Amino acid sequence: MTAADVADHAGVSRSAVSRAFTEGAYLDEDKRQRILTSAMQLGYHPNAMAAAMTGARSNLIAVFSGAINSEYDSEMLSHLISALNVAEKWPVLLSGDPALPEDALLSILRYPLDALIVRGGSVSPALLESCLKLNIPVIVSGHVAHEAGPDCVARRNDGSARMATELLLDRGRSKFAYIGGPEDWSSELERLNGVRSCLAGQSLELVAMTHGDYTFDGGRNAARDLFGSASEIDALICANDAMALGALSHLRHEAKLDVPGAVSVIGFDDIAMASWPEFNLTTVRNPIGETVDAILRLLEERLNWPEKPPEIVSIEPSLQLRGTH
Amino acid sequence: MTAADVADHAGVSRSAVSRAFTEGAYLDEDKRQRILTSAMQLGYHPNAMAAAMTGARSNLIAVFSGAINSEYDSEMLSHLISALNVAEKWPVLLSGDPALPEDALLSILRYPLDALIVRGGSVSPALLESCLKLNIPVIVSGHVAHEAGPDCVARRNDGSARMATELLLDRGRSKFAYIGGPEDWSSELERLNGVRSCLAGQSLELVAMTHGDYTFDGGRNAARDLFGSASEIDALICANDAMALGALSHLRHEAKLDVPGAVSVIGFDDIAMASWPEFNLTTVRNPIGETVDAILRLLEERLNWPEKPPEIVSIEPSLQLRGTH
DNA sequence: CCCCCGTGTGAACACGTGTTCACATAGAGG
DNA sequence: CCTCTATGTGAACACGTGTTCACACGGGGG
Repeated sequence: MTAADVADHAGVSRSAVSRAFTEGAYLDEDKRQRILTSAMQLGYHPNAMAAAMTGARSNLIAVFSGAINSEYDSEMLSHLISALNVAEKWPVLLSGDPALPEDALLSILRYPLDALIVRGGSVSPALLESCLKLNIPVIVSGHVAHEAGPDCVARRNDGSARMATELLLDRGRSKFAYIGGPEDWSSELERLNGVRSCLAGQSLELVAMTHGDYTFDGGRNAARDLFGSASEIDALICANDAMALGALSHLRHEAKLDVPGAVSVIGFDDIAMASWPEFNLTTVRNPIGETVDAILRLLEERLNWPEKPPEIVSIEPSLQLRGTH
Repeated sequence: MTAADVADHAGVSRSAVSRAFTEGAYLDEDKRQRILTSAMQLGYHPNAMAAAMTGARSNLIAVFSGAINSEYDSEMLSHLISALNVAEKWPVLLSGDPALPEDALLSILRYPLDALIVRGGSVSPALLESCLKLNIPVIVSGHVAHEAGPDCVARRNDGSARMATELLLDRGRSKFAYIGGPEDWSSELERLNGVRSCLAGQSLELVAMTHGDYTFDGGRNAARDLFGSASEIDALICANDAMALGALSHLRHEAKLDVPGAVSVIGFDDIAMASWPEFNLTTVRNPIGETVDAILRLLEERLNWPEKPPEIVSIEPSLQLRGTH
């Protein structure tokens, strides 16, 4: 079903059909109505890809979501998809599944993408370089890429960490332990530095730390390790809520420790489950709505003004006080 | 960066460049290598959309995911995306956000889609009809469309329900209550019928029932209603795990009822949280891996054999016995 | 020598669109 | 009447591919 078919059906030229779907084009109003009616009857939709070939935007946005195993990521992703759809942009999803060969992902560049949205710090350098070469705008979320180039949206990781640490210091805690994420992520480093510098202000140091994988089970296992060896801990900071919930589960059900009586626990993100009464987790909120709004604003601005200097948006965290601190 | 640029750079014709990327085309091996080297240097990728215009597959698959608010849906979605990516298919996501105007979604039909995967029973009839008109294959997951047409993958809802009911009957329960999902979904009807027919076999009836929205909070509120009025209930069946967890939370923390001592609770799906020690929920497993595998098999078969008669794949549920029955 | 076939190659085409270009029509102003 | 402008209109083009078509070359069999 092409514009030519509609033209035949409505008894006009193919150009007229194209103009009927183009806002602001010279076309007799009666004729336009007749064409739109014919198009409706025939179920005709202009082919977006044929249009994109002549230079129009494709409205396809690649979204590289990293591993979606974490609850926060999937909440975020779902909001991002909705927001893109509302703006009539169409997200093409690339999973961060490590089983995927690198060059499979590169083949997404065969499509006329308007932009690439990268979630998390795990951007493949090859993919990023290829995008740069092809002049595809890149927007990074959850990580500040210090190399010149992409627009970024990220919470203040060091500020968040300082907030959490200060809360527990004020509460009178002094034996701090930390469960981090994968070591090589830049966000991880920032958060750890935030905790350490804040403790250093009180002449304190971490008494124990380890790394998890951002999952519930990972947090529980990490807590087992930490509290098995160094049981004097009275404050536990976890790099995300899922691990904090896992740690909480270990402390209450396996180690039989009183939280928050004997140990304070705090996480990051404020996922839905943190507010469930079973957990009631104190956490540092990482607002999804603001983040998604910022991504869409940056996207729109970048598309309309390609030469705009790169912008870095900082998302302000806030404490969500509940029952574990 | 086009095939013509690569042709100039490598000193060959544009046809040769196209052939270099086409498996099984007549081309001198030396020449092919020279072309591929040039392409690599210039960062050239064949334009998938220009190819699709001449009749090749686009490898774009629209995925209509319904509301992604439920944990099961997001686990499922993440697996589906990975599987599609591994097969070098690119999912274009459409959110089921009710704020989205219907015709916005219709405009996805402007793209050359290979197929449409619909999750859940909430297919817009207009969208479905348009796909049919455009000859785009549709695969429905989690719901059997009884109108002739799409391939379907669905668990046996009635069988699942019977399994759950029988388990609690064997346990000696007789005062059954049920928390369902939105009333107008076909899967909901099947499950409810399964419960009722199984109870009828023992000359029993539901003593209470209500509807939730498939969320934790919805389940908790529903349980408040049910147990506020009819406290003789000793068996609670919830249409999905999220609601079962919410109900469990109410029973243990608010109503102070002993589960499973005084009341048995069972859910459907077996989401990750069901196995967390805080809940340890007995549930009917709805295997995600098998479902995704079936979707991909149906997709591949449908693409290679468009005239194949529609197929309906039933996913066999299984009991996951834990600590709430 | 002639014919045939397998291999290689470039020119040309089709795909479906949005836009530009040249041209037509008509009404207004001198 | 002539000129100029505003409004419509269809033909033609460009976009970047994969494939078909016609043709060229060379070697083996009769």
